Amino acid sequence: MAVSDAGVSTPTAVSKWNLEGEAMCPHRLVLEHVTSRWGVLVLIQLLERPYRFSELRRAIGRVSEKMLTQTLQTLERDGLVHRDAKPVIPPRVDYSLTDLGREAAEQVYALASWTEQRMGEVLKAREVYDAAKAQL
Amino acid sequence: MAVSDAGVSTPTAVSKWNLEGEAMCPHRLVLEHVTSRWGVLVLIQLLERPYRFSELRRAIGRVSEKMLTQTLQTLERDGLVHRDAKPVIPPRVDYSLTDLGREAAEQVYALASWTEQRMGEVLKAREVYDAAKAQL
DNA sequence: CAGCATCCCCGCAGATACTG
DNA sequence: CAGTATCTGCGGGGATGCTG
Repeated sequence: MAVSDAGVSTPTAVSKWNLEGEAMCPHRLVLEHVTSRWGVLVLIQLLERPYRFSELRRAIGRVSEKMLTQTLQTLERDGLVHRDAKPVIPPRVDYSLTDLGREAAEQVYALASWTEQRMGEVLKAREVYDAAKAQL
Repeated sequence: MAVSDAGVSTPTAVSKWNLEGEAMCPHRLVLEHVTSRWGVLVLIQLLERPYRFSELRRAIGRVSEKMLTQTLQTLERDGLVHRDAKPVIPPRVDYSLTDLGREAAEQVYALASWTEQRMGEVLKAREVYDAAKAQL
């Protein structure tokens, strides 16, 4: 199986991930938003259905509202998450994935599923690694 | 397109990403190793071919040797990267992907390619977002 | 060449308090 | 309820110097 199976022609198709000097290239930043600690969880959760703010907070678990807000704003700005604030009292804000966001979320979800499926092999590898280190 | 296309049955198939309280669940950690700043770059680079240490360092660009060493050790311990140290002088160490690592790398590469392909839409979304904010 | 050890900084994340 | 604003710490990560 070659790289081409991953979606694009060759490895070099991901051009200049490694910008010398200067600032990091923009793609890297988007990737980091998407794969960030809370970004991953938000995207996966929203894949199921739209969520309200504090509903999302409870669903994800241990996330401060500051970080959730920050994550949602970043993803919204990147056009991955849609924010729907209804002008009612008390306030009600629904978050959902955009089409773009759904594409990202599905990829992230695939990766997350992979880690879960292969966890056994990872744990085995760690035992081997740690055992080898220990007997030195 | 539904979630099932992503590889597993339902979104809830990714069980307990959000462990309440206690420590983070192990899958999360593996995912963070793989999607970490330098982990992403290392995996993508090794997808092309095996690399020597400082060759990899040059290829990736702006990475300190500390972080490269740390990243490689983490990925090696997780069984994603194979380290081949030849007992010669001067030392020569080759790094390559294991079968497990190649699976991960292809997923990461797909995600990286996606961000690059969709960068235009992300930039457009940002303009809209920033413009809307500015005129408040 | 391929690391390891140490020092040090500043930036992200958590905690807290307040608002529309 | 859904945020904003402000303070603070602590640890990730860079820089430097040293070894086999």
